[in-house]
Amino acid sequence: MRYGGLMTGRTPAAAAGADSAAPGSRARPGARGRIDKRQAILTTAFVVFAREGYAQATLDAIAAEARVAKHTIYNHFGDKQTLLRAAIAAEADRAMARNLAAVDRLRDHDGDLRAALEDVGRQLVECFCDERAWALRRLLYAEIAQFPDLLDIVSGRATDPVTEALADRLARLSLAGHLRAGDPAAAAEQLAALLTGSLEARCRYGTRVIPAAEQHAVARAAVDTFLHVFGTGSAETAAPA
Amino acid sequence: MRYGGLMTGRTPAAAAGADSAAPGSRARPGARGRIDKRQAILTTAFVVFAREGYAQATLDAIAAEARVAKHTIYNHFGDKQTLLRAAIAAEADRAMARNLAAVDRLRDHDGDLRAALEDVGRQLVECFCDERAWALRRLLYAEIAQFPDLLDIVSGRATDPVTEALADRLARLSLAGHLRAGDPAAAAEQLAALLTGSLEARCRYGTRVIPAAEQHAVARAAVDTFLHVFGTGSAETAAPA
DNA sequence: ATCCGTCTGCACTGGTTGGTGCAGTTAACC
DNA sequence: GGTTAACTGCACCAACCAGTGCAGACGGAT
Repeated sequence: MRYGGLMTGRTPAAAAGADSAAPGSRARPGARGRIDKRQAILTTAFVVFAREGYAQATLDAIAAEARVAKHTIYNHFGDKQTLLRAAIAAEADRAMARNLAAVDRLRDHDGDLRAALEDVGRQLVECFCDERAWALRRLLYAEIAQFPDLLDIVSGRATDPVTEALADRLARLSLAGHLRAGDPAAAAEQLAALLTGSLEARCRYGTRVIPAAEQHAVARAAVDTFLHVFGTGSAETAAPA
Repeated sequence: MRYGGLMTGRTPAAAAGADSAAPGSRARPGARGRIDKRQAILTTAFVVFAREGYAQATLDAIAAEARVAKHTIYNHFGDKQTLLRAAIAAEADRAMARNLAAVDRLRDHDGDLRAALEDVGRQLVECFCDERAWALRRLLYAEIAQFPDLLDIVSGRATDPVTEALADRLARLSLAGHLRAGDPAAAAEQLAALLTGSLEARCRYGTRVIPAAEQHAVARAAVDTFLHVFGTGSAETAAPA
């Protein structure tokens, strides 16, 4: 039922709308306009929805910004609500994939656990602070009351897949003796909470951009605290702050 | 510049609109209708804005639900935007006061530090999970892009006053030897992050209500981790989970 | 050459809504 | 009793917008 399945690996094409070329003058000549248009509509719709809000955003504006006739939008999605759901699903897929890829870097753990955790922490922090991620979160918070089914579209499961994947990796590390034994789900939740909680407080609803140095400091502090509690005392537990 | 200053300690009166009484039949006979109406408009406006979203919410609906003529709203606030700002400011004052009161319970700390921290943690969790608090957060996330000045209305300062107050209390505890010495601001941030981060993940954008037992578990886990890192090892550090 | 699906530009409508104007009512206050 | 200020009910306007209809253009497939 997910819409993201239709996202083939095409280039987003008319994202920023720089070229004023007529339709059909793409670099890829063999491509029919269909997928291109659909992608352009989806990305543009997400941008406009996030910028103006669902109710304020007009289909005329989306059509103009995507360099597409309003009718084309109705041909593809038929409905403003359907367009919103599809745009959010596509963006959520992007964000989810990036987060899972970050967590997956714990798989090739070659010795220095603290360094590996800090690396993953920095990656996750970067995902969290991404402008598009904030736009997605704002949009979800805004419209979740109107469209409760957005929850299923964006994650589906009851538990956050990212935290779950993190718990998987922590479980392997525990089994290998690199972390204290215990509930890996609880450990993953606390590590994630340390990261996202601090960032949420510092980002001020996404209006403030956090410099890279501060992002790294947050990740390091989170990993410090995490290893204090869940680490085995083998040479990586330094004093906090 | 805050609007909350006008909030005298009146009863919200027509919040849920149960009585169908004619105007003027209040219990307090000496009161002019002015403050009553203003309060009713503010609370109702917040409820409707949170339920429908700013753009979707109509002034006719707010007027009807507050049992007030639409003209009265314009008399008081003159503008839909001004009404939104005033309603959010009033609700933010409420929430902030509750949070600060919770943190202030650390002031009369009589011996059992873990119990005191867990008490405060439970209070803060309860504040965070409150339905109105979620409504306020959703509304802020939704409209912060349209009205960036809502940030100043809701907190004003650069750092969150609640975390700052918590840092104050933790500093006193450190000075008294009950906590490890270190940056109290960092400690407060991590404790707050452990609480809010976990809750944010579990609440699913405010659509899920967390039972009291689960709330207490979150608070206990957060305090456990916190004391592992920042506590002096005097008899209160148990193994996590 | 022909067919057919996609895309385009434009005009149109039906409904909604922020905001205003006005006449009339109530109630506190002097 | 008279003044004044808040409140009410209703009608009204102008703007905005989702969604539709239509006629025509482009381009690939056969």
